[in-house]
Amino acid sequence: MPTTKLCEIAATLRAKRARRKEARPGELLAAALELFVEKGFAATRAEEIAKRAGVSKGTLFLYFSSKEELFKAVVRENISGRFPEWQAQFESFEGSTSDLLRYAMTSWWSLVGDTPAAGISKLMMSEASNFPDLAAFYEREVIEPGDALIQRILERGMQRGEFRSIDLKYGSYTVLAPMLFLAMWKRSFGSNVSPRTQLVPEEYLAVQVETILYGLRVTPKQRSSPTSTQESNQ
Amino acid sequence: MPTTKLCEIAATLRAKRARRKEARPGELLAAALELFVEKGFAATRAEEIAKRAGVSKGTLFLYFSSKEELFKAVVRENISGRFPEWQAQFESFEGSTSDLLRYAMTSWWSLVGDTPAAGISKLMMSEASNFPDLAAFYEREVIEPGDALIQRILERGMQRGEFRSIDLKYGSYTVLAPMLFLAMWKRSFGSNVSPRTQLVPEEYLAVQVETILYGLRVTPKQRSSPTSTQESNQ
Amino acid sequence: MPTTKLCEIAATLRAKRARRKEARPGELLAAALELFVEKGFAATRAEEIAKRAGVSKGTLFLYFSSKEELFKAVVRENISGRFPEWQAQFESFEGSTSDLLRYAMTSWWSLVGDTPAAGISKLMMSEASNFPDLAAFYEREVIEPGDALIQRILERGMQRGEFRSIDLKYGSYTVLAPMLFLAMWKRSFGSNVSPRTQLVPEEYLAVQVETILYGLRVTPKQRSSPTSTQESNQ
Amino acid sequence: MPTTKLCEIAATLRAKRARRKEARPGELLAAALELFVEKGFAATRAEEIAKRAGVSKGTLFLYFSSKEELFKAVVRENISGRFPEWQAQFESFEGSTSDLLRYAMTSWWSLVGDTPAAGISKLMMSEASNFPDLAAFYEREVIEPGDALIQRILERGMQRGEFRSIDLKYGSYTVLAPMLFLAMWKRSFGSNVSPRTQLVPEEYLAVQVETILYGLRVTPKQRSSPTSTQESNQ
DNA sequence: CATGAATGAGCTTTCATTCAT
DNA sequence: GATGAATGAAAGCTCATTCAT
Repeated sequence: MPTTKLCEIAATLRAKRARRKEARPGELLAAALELFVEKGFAATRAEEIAKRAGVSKGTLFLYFSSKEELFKAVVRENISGRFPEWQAQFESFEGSTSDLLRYAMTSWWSLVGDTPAAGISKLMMSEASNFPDLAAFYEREVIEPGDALIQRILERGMQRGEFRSIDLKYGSYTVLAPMLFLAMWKRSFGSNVSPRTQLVPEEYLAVQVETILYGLRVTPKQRSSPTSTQESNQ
Repeated sequence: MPTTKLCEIAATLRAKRARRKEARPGELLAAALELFVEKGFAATRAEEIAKRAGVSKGTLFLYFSSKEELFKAVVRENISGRFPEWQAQFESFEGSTSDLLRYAMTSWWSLVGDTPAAGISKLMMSEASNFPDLAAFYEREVIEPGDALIQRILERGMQRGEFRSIDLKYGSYTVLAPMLFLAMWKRSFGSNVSPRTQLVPEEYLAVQVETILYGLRVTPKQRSSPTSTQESNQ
Repeated sequence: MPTTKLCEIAATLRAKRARRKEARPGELLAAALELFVEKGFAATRAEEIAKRAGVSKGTLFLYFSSKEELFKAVVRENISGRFPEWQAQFESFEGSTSDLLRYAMTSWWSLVGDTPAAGISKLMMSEASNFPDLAAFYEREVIEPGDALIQRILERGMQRGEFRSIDLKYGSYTVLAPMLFLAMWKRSFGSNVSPRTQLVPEEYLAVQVETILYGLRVTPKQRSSPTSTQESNQ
Repeated sequence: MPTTKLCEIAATLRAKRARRKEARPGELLAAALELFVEKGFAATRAEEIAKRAGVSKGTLFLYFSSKEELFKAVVRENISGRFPEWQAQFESFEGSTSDLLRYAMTSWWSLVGDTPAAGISKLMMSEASNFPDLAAFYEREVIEPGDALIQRILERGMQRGEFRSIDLKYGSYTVLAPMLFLAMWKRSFGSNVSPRTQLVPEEYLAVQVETILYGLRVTPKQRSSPTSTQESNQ
């Protein structure tokens, strides 16, 4: 029947169109992520993002009302959105907390640090002071949840008697600093620097993890400090 | 006669001007340093630099052919080596290496981290990819000497039996990462972030130092790892 | 089967669509009238007109080749002649010409001034210079008949000895100006102005009517002017 | 003496430059006035104003921080700024109030109505609803002072027993409406309309003035209304 | 016929850079 | 040398118009 046929064709076409429409935001987000990471927020022109996504300038603003909104969407897509998943993964972890932390830090590199997503962190460090709105958004959507995630792990270790008791707020940075530093380093000096100064992420992280775990470890007789002046000849 | 008067004033100004002539580039560099560090390269307007240096926009371009050249000059000018001086200081240190490291890290904030000099590091992290030649310069003049300095301290600890044996190259980042991270953090999110997320540098560093020292400490029976899976319930 | 269902729905829609087909231009014109009057030609977006008419942007351009053409159609459509009807009404008026004029002016607000029809006048005043052909059309269809209508009333008053003798052509504007001014005012400053400057149409018109009638009244010894300089000490 | 000469040359140059700098805002305001009146606020491009003033786009924004500010400056220059002068002139008028009003209305045409300044009023009528900020500014700077000016004249007439007692607020529009109507008319249909419908400003105004004065005149036995139904054939 | 995704010219505004003075 | 008025190339964003579906 012709009617049926027309309906089918129309449906197919509509599907194809719909598929394209649904794909646009993703393509734009991907292009934006690349370019923001590559050149920074301010230095990335909207038209360039559009071109890389294979659409025109106007189309970009059809899907994202402004460059700032596009940036926020990039952050949500690549970072904020993943926290629940990570948290669930960590929540259901069965092994020792040392293993959990080791897993968290080493898997972070391949899952996040080595992807453009981590470039966002570098970008924010550079541009936060020029875009207070974005900074506030990033704090709310990334910094605080990320911090909480690490604090949860440290707490677990302390509750299970695996880690010594430390300040949670600043302790979390013991874990975060080496990771974020690596992410920034690779994106700034990573490729323009002599081999001597190159960091091999896996090796770098392995050393940091072990030192951190050493530093968090519970000791037989816990002292306030390992080697203070007074007890220098322990 | 007004003309005479104008001429006299002009002469006075010319004298003053001449006196200042050689000071100009320095004043411009100082102003540029402050502003680049504060707002980033792209967001700093040339006119603002000129105004802060007390000259006109045109004068800036008289001394530096472009904003980029000014930026390069700022970096070159400000990452000079205080390293020899520091190295001497550390070389002659008499106490335990723990104390030396503790001293190095806590004094670093007030002597370097909190000064515009550390702003350069943030600047370089942000802009390195846009200025590859500067990155190389920075590597040679800052990264490598700084690295060496920390490695010297770690080596001292290991030689004196205070620190456990660790990989020197990556171990140095155990010390550097928290410091550089702090320097960047304060300059990006430091002031635009809710009190919850604020970092108090002294407290932050205290926690990092102790954890690092804990992590470096020699233990009675040194094991490859503090809490590996196999021996999780030590 | 879903396909059948879709087809049925589509068929229903098609029927509805067909029924509406000839209504489309009218709905678009009505929506356009409202919006053009409300916001002016340039500030009215084509999509908004389409949305208010319940169709898509594309459909608008199916019926009108451009926004300009739509505007012209709106004007042409809406300045149709209610003049014959009015003229008949005024022709058969039985009372004094003062009453006729009072009736004409006070009823005008509710019957014309406060309706979209008067919005067209505002529109034309604003856009006439950009649409000369429309201006000519408007002159022929509105200005001249309207003028004639008022002149007829004034003539009646003069013929019946109720009004003093005045120039008909310019005298008609004594009546028209306050009305058209009100129509424009309400549509431009009417709603965006402080209460102090607001005009209450009925009160405004009442004052204008009485002053006009006072000004048209026949006086015992008609003088060329009430208080001219030459005869100031009459 | 060469120094003197140099000084003189420098002074001349500086003067020339200064003269140019001081002339710029005036040239821009004149160009803006013309174009705003000609094409409306929204339809006038900033670059076009600059070009007509003989400068580049950038220069416009050197003197006026935005298009809106430029518009406000145009209004201040051409309307608001003149009220004090007008008021003083009217305040010191010595003759009868009829003569004052006659003078005010007839001189208004040549001094304001026939100049581009009056185009501003037409412009505001068209664009007020789209630019609420400008509308508020215009109300404050033009409508209210203008209204006050007319009310002052009416009050003078009433106080001196020349005019009958009328509502001041709405009465002022008896005077304003014919003037503003003329200003708008000339600028919309004025030049695109058949000679039949053309208004000769002087004749138009003469008729309006006399009718208004007639309507305001104190009568021997003041009645509420000149020709009410009851007394239709007086 | 109808849709709405896509386009790109056009607008205001910014700012590094130039150059007459 | 020094100035700052002037420039014009971008950049973000809008919207009338087109056209594949």
